[in-house]
Amino acid sequence: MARDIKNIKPTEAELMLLNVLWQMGPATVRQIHDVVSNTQKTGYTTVLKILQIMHEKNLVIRDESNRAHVYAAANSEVQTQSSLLKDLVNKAFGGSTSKLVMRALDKSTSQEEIADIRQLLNELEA
Amino acid sequence: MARDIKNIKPTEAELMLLNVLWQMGPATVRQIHDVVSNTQKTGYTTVLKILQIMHEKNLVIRDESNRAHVYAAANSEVQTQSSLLKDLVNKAFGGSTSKLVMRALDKSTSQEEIADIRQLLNELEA
DNA sequence: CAAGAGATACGATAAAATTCGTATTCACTA
DNA sequence: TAGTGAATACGAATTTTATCGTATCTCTTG
Repeated sequence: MARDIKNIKPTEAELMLLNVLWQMGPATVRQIHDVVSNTQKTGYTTVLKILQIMHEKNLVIRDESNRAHVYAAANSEVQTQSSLLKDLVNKAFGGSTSKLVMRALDKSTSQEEIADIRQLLNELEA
Repeated sequence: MARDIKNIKPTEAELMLLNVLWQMGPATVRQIHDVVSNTQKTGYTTVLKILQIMHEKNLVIRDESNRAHVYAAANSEVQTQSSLLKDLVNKAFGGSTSKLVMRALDKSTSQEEIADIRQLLNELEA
């Protein structure tokens, strides 16, 4: 099996770039780097290299028809979030999603958030 | 700052060993390896080495008073779960815990789990 | 069409994670 | 007390991540 086509867990650096892509939509290395360099001191070729590796892993797709390749996330933010959560549930919560949820909620949860979650629970029951 | 005393994120292999320690309580390398080797093909010295590294990182403490050192998790399972969740919330959910919770809940959530979570929400509000 | 700006490709480096073999140490027993 | 079994320590090899310098390629424009 080794490295299957999909469902590869992105690393931290990769996830950072995916966040940019989800926010901006398809973008060139230059555009991505411009955004990233606001908060990170990462070099241009570093961003390029990581995107190339992500392309090999099928974490991103790219359009090579123009001089500057245009990258886009291969999977949606929602898909990736679900996949990361599933992974964490299995590795740290014995496979129990409700344990994870209950651990995530604490005193800092606002009334508004509680209301939102209640709403979702109602919908799930229906 | 570099490597502070606490709050170091365990790697996958480390988390696996921590799970064993939380389940068994303090244990020797031999005991830990016996459990791990039920599901993994990991060698004895591999487990030993990882525990030694975890000791350097303060992820475990150890009692060296006997020939076979006795290892124990430095942080509780709950603390570690919270820390891992916080990390994931920041890296993949823009810091929003409620987004994470709502993503975690889906159609597969049982009535019982929903009830448990409702109960917790009620307590949080009080 | 030649030159320069700007893009990708390639390869090297370093740190972290994982794995394990071998050396060494220690305690018990025959 | 010498030897054996079991434990730790040490260090090497491999893979993955992350980072970047340099080489190369390719438009565009003067």
